[in-house]
Amino acid sequence: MSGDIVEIEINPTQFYKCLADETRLRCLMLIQLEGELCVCELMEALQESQPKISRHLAQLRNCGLLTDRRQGQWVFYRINEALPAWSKLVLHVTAAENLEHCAADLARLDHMGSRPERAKTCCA
Amino acid sequence: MSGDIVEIEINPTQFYKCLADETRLRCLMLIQLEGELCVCELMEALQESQPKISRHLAQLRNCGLLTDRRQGQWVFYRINEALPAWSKLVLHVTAAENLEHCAADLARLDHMGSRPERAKTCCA
DNA sequence: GTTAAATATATGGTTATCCGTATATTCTAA
DNA sequence: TTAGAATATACGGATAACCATATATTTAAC
Repeated sequence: MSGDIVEIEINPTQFYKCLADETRLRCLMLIQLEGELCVCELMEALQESQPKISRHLAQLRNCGLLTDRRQGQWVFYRINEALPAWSKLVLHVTAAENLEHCAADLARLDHMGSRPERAKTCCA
Repeated sequence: MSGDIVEIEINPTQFYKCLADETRLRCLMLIQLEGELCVCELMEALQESQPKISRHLAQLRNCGLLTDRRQGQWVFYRINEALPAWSKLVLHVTAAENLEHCAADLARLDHMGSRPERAKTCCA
């Protein structure tokens, strides 16, 4: 696999400001649970408008919580592996221990037709 | 010791809104590290005004993150033991892994003269 | 009871945050 | 090269959050 990842710096207050919004927290929890999601999947799961989802994802990327990867017309977001360990733990625990908080979002995601295909990440 | 504590409910977004302010987060981290602190100690540690500290502590208490205990003229605040396990873990990890973020506050606390005495909590 | 210390709350002003709408960008397919 | 799909950004307007100041409450000491 790849070598060790260098942790980025993140201010705790800025980190928690990112989690302190219902839309952003739902996006983060879904991405944490699913590994990777694109804008249209999050729109469907959260039933929110495209600019709203996109604006919040941009903030999470700019603050270092997410990384994005363009694949064709789609842009996939995932948790930034370079986050400090404590913040990755916070995201993991929050999602794992609050499944009921995103159950409806997950259900809509599962029932969503025509979800974009992801490129295989092997041999990367 | 006492019996099992019944966990309270807490909305993740509301919880993180409580952490998403520099003053509140510094208070929480100090209380997490020290076990219990009163308003005047937090004023000295953070170098902030009395109404500002008091207002933020009231919010943290109203949201269930802190409990208070009056002892004479002082009111001591501590982390609410009835918080769900995931949120207690978040508070613990955040404080333990960001010591440098509150080093100056801790130093002022250590050098503070005439800190109020705490009643023994044994045999409670 | 009066005073002083510690803490809490009320009020109004300022700033930050969030949103909907409109528009721009990027990519694919023809 | 044009059209359409997916995503990003710009721009006001509305709301929420934060603050300083003033005042109220509670307790202890006299």
